Amino acid sequence: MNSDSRTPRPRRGRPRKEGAGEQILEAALEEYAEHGWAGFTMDAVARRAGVGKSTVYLRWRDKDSLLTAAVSARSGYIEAVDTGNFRSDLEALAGNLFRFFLDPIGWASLRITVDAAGSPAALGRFSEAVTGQHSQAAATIVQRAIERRQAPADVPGQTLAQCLYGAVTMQALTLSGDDRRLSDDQIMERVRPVVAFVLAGAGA
Amino acid sequence: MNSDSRTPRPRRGRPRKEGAGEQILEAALEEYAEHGWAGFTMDAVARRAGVGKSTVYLRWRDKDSLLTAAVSARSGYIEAVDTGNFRSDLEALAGNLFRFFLDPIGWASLRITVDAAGSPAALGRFSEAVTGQHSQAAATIVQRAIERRQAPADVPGQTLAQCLYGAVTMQALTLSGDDRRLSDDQIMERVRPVVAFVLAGAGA
Amino acid sequence: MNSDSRTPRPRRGRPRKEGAGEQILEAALEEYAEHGWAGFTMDAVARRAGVGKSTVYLRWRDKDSLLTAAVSARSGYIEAVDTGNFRSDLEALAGNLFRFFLDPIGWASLRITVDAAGSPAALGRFSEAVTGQHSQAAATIVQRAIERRQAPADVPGQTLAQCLYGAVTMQALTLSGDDRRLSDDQIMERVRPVVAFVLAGAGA
Amino acid sequence: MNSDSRTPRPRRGRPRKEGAGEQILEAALEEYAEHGWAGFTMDAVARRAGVGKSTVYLRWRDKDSLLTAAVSARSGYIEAVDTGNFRSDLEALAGNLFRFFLDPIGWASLRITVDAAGSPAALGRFSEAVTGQHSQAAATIVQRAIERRQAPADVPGQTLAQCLYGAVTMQALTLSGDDRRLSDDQIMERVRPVVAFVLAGAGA
DNA sequence: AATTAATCGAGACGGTACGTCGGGTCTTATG
DNA sequence: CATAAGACCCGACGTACCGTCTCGATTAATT
Repeated sequence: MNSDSRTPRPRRGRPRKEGAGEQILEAALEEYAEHGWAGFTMDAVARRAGVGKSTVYLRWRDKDSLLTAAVSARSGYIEAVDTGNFRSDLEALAGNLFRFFLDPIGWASLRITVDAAGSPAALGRFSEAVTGQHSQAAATIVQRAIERRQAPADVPGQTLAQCLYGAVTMQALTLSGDDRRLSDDQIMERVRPVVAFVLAGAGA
Repeated sequence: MNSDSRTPRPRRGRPRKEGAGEQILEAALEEYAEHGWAGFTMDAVARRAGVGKSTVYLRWRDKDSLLTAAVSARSGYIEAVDTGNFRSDLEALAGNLFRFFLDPIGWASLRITVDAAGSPAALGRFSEAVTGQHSQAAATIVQRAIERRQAPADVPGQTLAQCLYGAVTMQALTLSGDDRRLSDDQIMERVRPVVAFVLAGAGA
Repeated sequence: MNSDSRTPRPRRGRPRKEGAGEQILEAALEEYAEHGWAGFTMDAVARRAGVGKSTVYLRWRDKDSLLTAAVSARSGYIEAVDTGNFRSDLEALAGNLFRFFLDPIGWASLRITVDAAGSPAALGRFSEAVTGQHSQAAATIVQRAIERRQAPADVPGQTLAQCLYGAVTMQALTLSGDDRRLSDDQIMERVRPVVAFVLAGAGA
Repeated sequence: MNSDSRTPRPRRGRPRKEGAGEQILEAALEEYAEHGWAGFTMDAVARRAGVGKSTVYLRWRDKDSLLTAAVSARSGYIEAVDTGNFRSDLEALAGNLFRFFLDPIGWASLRITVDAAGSPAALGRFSEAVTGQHSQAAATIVQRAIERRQAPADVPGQTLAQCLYGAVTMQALTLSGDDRRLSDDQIMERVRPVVAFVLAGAGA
């Protein structure tokens, strides 16, 4: 999908408009955030991006592809913080994920991931791309904890990550509408017991 | 949601066709399973159910309502088994949930739940209805474990449920296409470490 | 093409909106007159007729069909006048035809007829329908003249009609833009020598 | 209309590709003949001519101009034959015209002329260019007939031409599809009565 | 028995978005 | 410079679906 992959572009013909792809993705996200899935139209995206429809369709096969690309471009900011302490690291990670899910675009990322998993390989490896990226962050944190002797060497990192991510997801799932506006404190309040539970499970 | 709930119906006029509602729900699920969300159309549902469109719209407000109703009618078979052992109970529960998610209709249930949480109260309390039902099952199991002294009295039941459900969901999320065909053994193989981790977290 | 042909309509389903066809044809002619061929769009026709696009496409296969139908519905008012005199009859007929051709819609009729003749039977028998109708008028006039002894019995009516119609067409062909605004007097001025020539040819 | 007309071109830069204009015109006619007006696209013309779109647009303002130019380049072979006899001259002229109209490209010439007359001066003086050229041929023939005393001096040459051309056009108009394949004999059979009628009208 | 009213299948309705395609312009790299 | 390639913006095309509506035909409960 739009795999530019550093072509130095010695191509013939008029070159593709620089930055058009980004503008379109940006416009797509804004449209999605404003009108949701049902009110998300290609015409509106093109208009908002100041671009012809053909320019959009030249880059993405259809509506699904565009939305998927737009969302996955924003799914990346879950990183492995390093506070020097296992518990703090996990709390920060879980807090970031929670915040991400409360943002319409972050939540859309989950929605699309779920769609992708159910579809017949249509949306390809989107799920893996996103979840893989996330589990990487968790693995890094666990690794550091082992090195610091804050966790036993045989801690089941993957299961730990699944529980942590899953519990946060479940919590986000029960919030709808205005309930999704939470302060950072409220978020941490909800995150802490989960981290505590998971640490106990890890034997730390 | 079609809450007629045993109206004895002494109404005038032609009575509603017996069983039409069920046929429509059935058709809706089949259509959804075959064509997915994007290819799910009311016309096709009506045609497959051998029913006029008006008959459908007389029972459900719109497409979302129908799909939601269809899915939620199938979401109910996660029950609290009772094997006499905490671990076995949890494994059975998690296994059932996993199986449910690998079925297209069960997975659709999750998808709709995610949609509902993101929409502005549109799909109403669907999320809560479904997740509430599930958490009830978990709570029952935990309660029994406490009574049997297989778990400490202060075990954080809700967090435990979130981790267990979340971890299963995350696992289902990483499977797409043909990977979703798992035998019961394969399912249990994936479920066991999660239950073990969760039991450790619960101090049991 | 829209051949209603007095079906008393025992059909199933919602009946077609009465008069929608006429409204659409009307709108099509107005659009065509205002914007010409290039600016003639189906969307605009539907909007002007106060009708959904589907309603238009349910009645006519595509743009060409609609325009053809619209124009042919207006091609019919060339009738055989009866002044009691051969020359006057022909002058009236030719004058009417000339006026018809100076009107944008009348001219469109010719344009479409020409298209139809060149196309691979696509527009069907449109040419014949229109020209047949016209030649009928001429034949009637000639017949009456023979009965009145104003023309010899063996006058070649068809050739006469071809010459008369053809000459008028040729004259209309050389007029473009504002030159096409002619008064009735100017029209008759141009028509008279043709009729005189044709009468001479007929030996009258 | 591409009026370069013998520029010796001592210009700077890369010279225009020799013969590109002709190739484009050729391609345009072929495309028109194959797909008709509706299926006539600039992209296809450029592709068939093995030329970039800019090369086409460098020479012709737009689609109409190109098609007009292409057709008018082929409209020129109606000439005033000289058989020494008025009737034969007219029959030859009318026969040539008939043949011209039965050819797809010749017919296109008429179609464009009709379009041009109806449009707001868009296609300019195309009509006049073509019809003028033709009426010149007729005038020449009439002039010679007068000199040979085969026609009276006051014969209305223009009206005669209009009738002759018009009648041929009308006949061509009633033929569509396969009916347009006529042998030379069939053509002359249809032409002769018209010439006879016109000669009578001319008092010859 | 006649009336009333809710429901049924069918399918046309006004809208709106889809994804495609063509026109005419523009921007590059290559003669 | 002209050219070929081809991306650009624009907007119409014809299709499909939504949710509504209007039919004629059923089918009870109520008169």
